Amino acid sequence: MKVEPEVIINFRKQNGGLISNVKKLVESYPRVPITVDCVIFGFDENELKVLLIRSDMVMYKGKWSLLGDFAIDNDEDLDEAAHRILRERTGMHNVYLEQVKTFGKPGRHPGGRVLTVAYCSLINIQHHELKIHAHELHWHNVSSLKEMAFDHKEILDVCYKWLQKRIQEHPLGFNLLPDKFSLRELQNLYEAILGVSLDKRNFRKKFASMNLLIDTGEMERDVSHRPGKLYKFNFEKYEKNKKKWIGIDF
Amino acid sequence: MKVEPEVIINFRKQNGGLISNVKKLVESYPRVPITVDCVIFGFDENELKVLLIRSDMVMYKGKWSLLGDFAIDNDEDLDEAAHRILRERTGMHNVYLEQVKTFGKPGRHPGGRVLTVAYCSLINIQHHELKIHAHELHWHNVSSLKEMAFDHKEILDVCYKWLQKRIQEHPLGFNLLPDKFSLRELQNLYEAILGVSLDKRNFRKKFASMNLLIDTGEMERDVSHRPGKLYKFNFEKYEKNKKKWIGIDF
DNA sequence: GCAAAAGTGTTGTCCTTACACCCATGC
DNA sequence: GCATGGGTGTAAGGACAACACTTTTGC
Repeated sequence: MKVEPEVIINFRKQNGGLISNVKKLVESYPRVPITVDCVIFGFDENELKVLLIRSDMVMYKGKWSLLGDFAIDNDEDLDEAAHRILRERTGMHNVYLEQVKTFGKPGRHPGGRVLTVAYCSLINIQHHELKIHAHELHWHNVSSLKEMAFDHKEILDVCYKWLQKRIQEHPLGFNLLPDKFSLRELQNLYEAILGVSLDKRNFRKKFASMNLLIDTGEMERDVSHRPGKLYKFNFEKYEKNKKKWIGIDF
Repeated sequence: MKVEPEVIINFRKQNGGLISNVKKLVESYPRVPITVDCVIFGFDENELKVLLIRSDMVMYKGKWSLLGDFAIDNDEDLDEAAHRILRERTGMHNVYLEQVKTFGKPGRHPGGRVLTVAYCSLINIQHHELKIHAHELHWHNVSSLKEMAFDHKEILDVCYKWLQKRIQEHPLGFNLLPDKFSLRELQNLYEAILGVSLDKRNFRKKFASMNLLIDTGEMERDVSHRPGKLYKFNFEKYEKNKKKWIGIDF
């Protein structure tokens, strides 16, 4: 059985067992450094990509690393910290972002105990030319990644599984595509993320029945075959019916 | 654009831009107190329950609070911390436990910034007579909870939604039931958690087709009506086929 | 014998799957 | 004209939803 620290027992004495000086109590707590790591997925050339840098730690020299930073500001929400990292690294605002999991194994950081909250972000590569090339920032193929710095491979694996599941429950894939896209591109995206091949007619039927695609009236250009129609995603309609959303099964 | 703290810039100078003294680097990080809160669900009298105590903070006097504690030990994994809290509060080992979400809004704790990792646990009330009654530890009806201490109501709501979703993807409900249970009890559980009423025949058909129930050959006793068969859950078979598991739809 | 819950099948509807050919464009 | 991917419909099978009566036990 755990024994309460003396400092807490003392607090209790003040108020019939109740704690009144809550600031002092919190000050007595042990503290841990917190980082937020962003797993930023993109889609290009029919491949799922993730945004990485070279680790700037000597012990992980040459290894790839997720984009992370310390949740420094005392008044910064975790979600805000994740958004800040995205802004600093990609210049993008208003991107899709979701908390996935917190990693806290004692030995996961060689410098001592560090807690890391992993966030997943889905962004459209075309919207953002990488302007900052420090630390070899680049889009890396997800499937060909082996070793990474820290436990970042584990974090990436968890986030990738999360994405596979999430994309079947909600049509998040649109966040990875350009504003206007063909049905072939959409299908390539699903096939790449889920690692399966899908029937073209059934795929089209499914998305047609969802009524979430708006025909732009435009066609693909500069393709060496019959051009396909370009669609937009009906974000408005999706947001309205979000609650009722059940899933996308393939 | 964020400017790197001077201390980190200095680290870089040592090694051609790379950081070598990683311990010193981590020591330079700002730190935050971490707690783990357990949302411990149980099922009794056809109601979903959650294990709560009275808050021991003066400012939340009379309010209910989740079971939580600080992740104190430097060498303690988050999962271990959650298990420890469960042991200390309920005496149970080997219970179902899963990390759900981390809460980090700056104003969520009146004593200053505290990060809380929420865990969900599903336990069988019958297996555990509450022996510790300090702080009015008791099973509280989930549906009738209004106000709670801190942001614990929000945490509970998130965990409840998580449970509703999770129980439709995996047959976790068995963790809430006694070893031997009737089909009626199982259906009551699903109806209580999902807040719907289900067709008896279709429900039985579904579970029959899953082949996860073992007929114990025993019957209910002391019921004032025709007794039902008692079943056990086939944990072994479930674990074996876990990967293939898709879901339970109602 | 009556109250209370156990137990049991069938049918229609809908969704999912499997599958093959013609069309429009660039070269 | 040929290579490339765009675009389309149908039929069979499986899952889900709706629905009512008989059985067993305690009292």
